[in-house]
Amino acid sequence: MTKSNRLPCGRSAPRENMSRKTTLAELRSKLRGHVETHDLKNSESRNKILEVIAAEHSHFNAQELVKRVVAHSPEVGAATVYRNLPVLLAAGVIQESLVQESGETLYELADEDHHDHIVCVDCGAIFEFHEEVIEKAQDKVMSGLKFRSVRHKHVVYAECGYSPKSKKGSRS
Amino acid sequence: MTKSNRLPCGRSAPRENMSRKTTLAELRSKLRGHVETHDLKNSESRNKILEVIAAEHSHFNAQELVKRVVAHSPEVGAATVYRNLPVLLAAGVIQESLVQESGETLYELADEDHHDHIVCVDCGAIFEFHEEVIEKAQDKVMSGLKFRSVRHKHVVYAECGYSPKSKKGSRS
DNA sequence: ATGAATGCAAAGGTTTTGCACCCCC
DNA sequence: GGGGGTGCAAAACCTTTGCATTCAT
Repeated sequence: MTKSNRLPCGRSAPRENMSRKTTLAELRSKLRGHVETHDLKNSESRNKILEVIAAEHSHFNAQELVKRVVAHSPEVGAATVYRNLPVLLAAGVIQESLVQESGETLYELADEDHHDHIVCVDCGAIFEFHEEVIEKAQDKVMSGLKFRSVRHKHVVYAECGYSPKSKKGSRS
Repeated sequence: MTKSNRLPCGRSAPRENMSRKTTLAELRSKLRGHVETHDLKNSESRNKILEVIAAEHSHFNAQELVKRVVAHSPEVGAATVYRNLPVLLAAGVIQESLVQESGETLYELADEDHHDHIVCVDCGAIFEFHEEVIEKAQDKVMSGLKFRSVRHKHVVYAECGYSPKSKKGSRS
């Protein structure tokens, strides 16, 4: 669960994370802007949550965030975290990363540059990729069908092939 | 919710559903084969569920299926439906279609030909598409990163632009 | 007969909500 | 001081499970 260059499967990241991770200062600024323009208030708990998120360099789900927030600031309740997720999304502090096949939503620090994801079926590690050819082809398909593409989620489930463990006939 | 050529937004399908929908007879056959080879039994309830699924020409989630099954055969319990979902998946009767951003899993009749999905952000209708250029580019990216692609989910959220209703600033 | 399958209801796990209180602007 | 924000606990929701019973082979 901790983040280094070495992934759970023993493999290092396929390439440097493509997206530069936003700094705490930038996140604070984003949140402040949103708060100011939406008649919200600058609350202690929300800032605590922001700090925890800023320290997060990976993809996380709501429960994990709750756990980390509580570990960081025990006085903050789970409900507060849940109530703030939509705010932080709207503020552009975080964004939905992907929805797992199990149905759980993963979030990540909001980034400017779009990327898609690879989920390792061996070890669960999540990688990022971006391929302009795909993006272009997709837009072409959409406009051909008279749709206006708003956003997309492209997730590839793949064997990283590095994991000696959990090799349970993953040929689905 | 009923299926015609006309979609909720008032627009007709962008093209015929690309994948031929399996017939009830074929589904029965698939199920029978699975049952026989797995020491399962040919149960009444499971067949009822199969009938409901066969009548389904769209994407559905577990709860909807439960509702339809109960409407069709009130004596069948929700637990039975849930317990049979994995069986029907394993039998190749249904397959996971996509996971909504809300986290709910949608299923569809299993098909041979792969396709991806477009979700209309205006009306929620789900369309299918397939673009070989994308598939090829994706495989190339994966092999370049030393992954072996197992499966993927590519969902494009797009404005169909036909819906006069629910036009709530969908410029995310 | 024997184990799969079921219905019902209870339990589980996660997210949401009601409510009284607190705190920011 | 007024409304946003919060903590706590209850409620909601969907899915899973326990158990006694029924059913298929």
